[in-house]
Amino acid sequence: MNSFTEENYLKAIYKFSLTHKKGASTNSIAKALNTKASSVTDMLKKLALKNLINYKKYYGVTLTSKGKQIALSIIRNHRLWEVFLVDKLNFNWDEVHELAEELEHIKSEKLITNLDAFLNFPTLDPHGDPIPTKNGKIKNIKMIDLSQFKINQEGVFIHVKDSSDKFLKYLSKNNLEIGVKIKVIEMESFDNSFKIAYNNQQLIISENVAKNLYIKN
Amino acid sequence: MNSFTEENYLKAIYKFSLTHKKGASTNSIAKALNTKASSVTDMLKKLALKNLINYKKYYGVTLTSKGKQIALSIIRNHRLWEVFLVDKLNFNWDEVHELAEELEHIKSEKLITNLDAFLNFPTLDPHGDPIPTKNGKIKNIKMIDLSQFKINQEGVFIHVKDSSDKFLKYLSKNNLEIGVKIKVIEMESFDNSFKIAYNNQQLIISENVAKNLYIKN
DNA sequence: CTATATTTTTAGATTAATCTAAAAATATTA
DNA sequence: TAATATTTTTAGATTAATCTAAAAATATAG
Ligand SMILES: [Mn+2]
Ligand SMILES: [Mn+2]
Ligand SMILES: [Mn+2]
Ligand SMILES: [Mn+2]
Repeated sequence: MNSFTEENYLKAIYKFSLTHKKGASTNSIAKALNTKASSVTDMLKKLALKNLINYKKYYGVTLTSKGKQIALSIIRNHRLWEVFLVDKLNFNWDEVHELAEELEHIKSEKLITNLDAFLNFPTLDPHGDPIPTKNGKIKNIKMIDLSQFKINQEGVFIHVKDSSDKFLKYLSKNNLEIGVKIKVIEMESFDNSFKIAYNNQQLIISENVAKNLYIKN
Repeated sequence: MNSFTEENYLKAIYKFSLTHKKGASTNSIAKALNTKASSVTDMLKKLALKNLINYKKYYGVTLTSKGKQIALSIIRNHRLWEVFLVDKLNFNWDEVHELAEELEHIKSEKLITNLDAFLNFPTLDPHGDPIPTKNGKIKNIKMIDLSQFKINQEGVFIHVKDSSDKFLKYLSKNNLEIGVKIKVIEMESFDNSFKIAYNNQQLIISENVAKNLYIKN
């Protein structure tokens, strides 16, 4: 069995692989896990020994298929628990991440299988992220971030990239929820800000915000 | 914050106090937690330093009120999770203990408050054990074990003492569930075994089994 | 009340995960 | 490509939880 710590390293390496071609660097992992590079090196040696990562000193690491499978199952747990907390226990979407970080490590096949059924086999978590299947299949949803939109273009908001509670609270405050139809009505080339319309309201958002809102493609 | 390990020690000391007048001995704790006496001594020093136990070298330990409060809150978590697993996720009562041992340590006030509400404020867990309130109040249910019954005496089975999965499976197999009305119809003074009747069946049980079945008083 | 048995504590190691500081390797840039 | 900057690894400590073996304290029995 792998420790919570090992599982968190695998998850971090997996997440890195989603946005980068090359393997994750020691420093990138250290940053993601809020630890020091030297600690990461130690752990990489250990994970390599367990055949969970491909590690060559001084070069980045990638997951082996065994490592990837573990990472995906932890992510599955995480997202199912987030659905549980929001749908059943009335949590807000900005309150669930830290708790799910703990719950995800509880290992019980039956627990997850039955939780999945209890939740009616959800495919997306509260932040629009796809939930991997039991066999580690994960749907690749086609989407682009709002900053790439042209004027008058519109689409459905389906995913939020930054899921820090600060950002999520900002979105909630402005009624920007998953499923809302958004239309770009103005663009400011000066600072790349956008004016958007949705429901019955309008809002000016910074480029940074736009880059974190993903729209169905 | 206290580690999982510390919390388990506090729980063990609390449980010991339920059946014994004197403080828990180093050895009794070691046995309960499946560890060595020397490890227990180390931990007792640490808990004493944190003012969670009353510890005097070579004599037993008792919980301080702070320690007791923590123990009760962990037990509350444990029992609420057991109710969740049985009532919502269709687990059997003999499958939940180990999982609850892990879930009980997840610290979130809101999680437990909302889980409690979601479960409709249960007062008993699947094994008939009372669930402490948020403020650490725990109902003392009046009950006696079946071995003290006389012939023809009857009562409702409300609590099982030994909650090992082996014993629980034995009870399930014989349809002995919490809430069943049991009547003693024969006693064998030779080995203190009992013949009992309940629902539409009869069963001969050993003294050991009788001592683990508690009946409402 | 002394000798023996039992229990508890201490001493000294070990393992996992972490850190700081220094050394080594790789990457950049002029 | 050589100097410099950056990244990564190593060396050596630290902290929590555990262990074995030995010493010390307490309990028990004749
Ligand atoms: Mn999350
Ligand atoms: Mn999420
Ligand atoms: Mn239990
Ligand atoms: Mn129980």
